[in-house]
Amino acid sequence: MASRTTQILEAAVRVIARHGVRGLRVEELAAEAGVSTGLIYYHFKDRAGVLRRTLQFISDRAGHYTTVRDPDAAPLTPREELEQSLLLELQDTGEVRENSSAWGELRASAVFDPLLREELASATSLWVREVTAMLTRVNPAAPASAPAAAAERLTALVEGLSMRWLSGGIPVDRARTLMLEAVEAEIAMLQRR
Amino acid sequence: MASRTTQILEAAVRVIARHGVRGLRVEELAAEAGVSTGLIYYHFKDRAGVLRRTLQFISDRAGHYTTVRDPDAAPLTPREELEQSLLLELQDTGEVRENSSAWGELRASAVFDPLLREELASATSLWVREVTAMLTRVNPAAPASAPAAAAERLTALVEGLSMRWLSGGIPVDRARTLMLEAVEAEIAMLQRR
DNA sequence: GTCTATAACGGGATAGAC
DNA sequence: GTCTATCCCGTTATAGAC
Repeated sequence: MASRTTQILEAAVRVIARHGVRGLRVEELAAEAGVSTGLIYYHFKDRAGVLRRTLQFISDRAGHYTTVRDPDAAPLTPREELEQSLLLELQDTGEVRENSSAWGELRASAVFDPLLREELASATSLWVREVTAMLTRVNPAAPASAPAAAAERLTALVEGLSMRWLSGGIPVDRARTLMLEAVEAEIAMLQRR
Repeated sequence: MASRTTQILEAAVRVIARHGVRGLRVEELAAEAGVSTGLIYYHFKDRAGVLRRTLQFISDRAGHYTTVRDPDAAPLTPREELEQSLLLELQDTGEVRENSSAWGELRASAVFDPLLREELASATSLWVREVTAMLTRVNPAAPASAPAAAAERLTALVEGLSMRWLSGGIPVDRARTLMLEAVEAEIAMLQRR
């Protein structure tokens, strides 16, 4: 059972996903969480405290980067696993959209808030390491530094495409197509070495 | 001699680069530009107008910090031209950093602000078309749709890497290296078709 | 710990003089 | 075109009851 603060933080993620960091109103957050504004201040001191804790919460939760899979399903090839993992962030479902929007806000906020950077950097580097491992499984023969660089590019591309999608620049299907082709290009490059 | 509105727009880019779109206060903008708040409203109608025009200003200007080149040097190959153009946004100089920060902020804001989307979409599509043209020059034989997709990926990657750089995730040199390798991968892919 | 009621404030926007 | 002064609203934040 979620604690009171967790309940509020989860509500905060939803509100941020809807209106952004700048659009978070304490009163709306209270309504979303089903509590009073007074309670928000009781638990978080002030609005900045809510933001700080929420953005940490987002990067800690990093639900982003883990796939829960049915253990009985047919095993994925390394390449399928990689593709699936990257496409996870490019789906037009409520939950993914929420997560991606919030993550984008976190990244954007970190540009102006040194406190968030550390948190963000470690979450990102975890993600990059995971993708690096998948790429290594796709092509174990590639020189050591190549999969790491490819992973940095592919994850950065996910973020770039995600922003374009969320800001209405491209439909989500286009983003997915572009992503898959990028995987192809990167794997081809690993092969050629 | 810069016009009054240009002077204000330049100040707006600086303020946004420092504090983000979220942190832009009309009063601070006025101070930065050395004018009164009243004048801001006279020229831009409201705060949203400032943002809209600033976005246009940034995208117009981005084309312009084009490379100071030695006139005696050999002319650039199409590929070099492409590389230069993409690397333009990944330079740790005051002006570029300012532009990139502001651009990232506007992109992030557009997720929650439909008014900015239109503007952003047309600026982006212009950029994508330019990169597409360069890619076509690199490999005129490639099928028509391939350079366009590659251009979308490369520009999205610039944005993704730029965010990582600005949020302290990677140093600018790393971003540049990753970018160049991506160009290589994309060109190789065009070749293979 | 949690709520209701309200005080205090920030900042967007306007009016009117020059 | 530009400035000063000010209004006004939405929001943050606090006080005090339960």
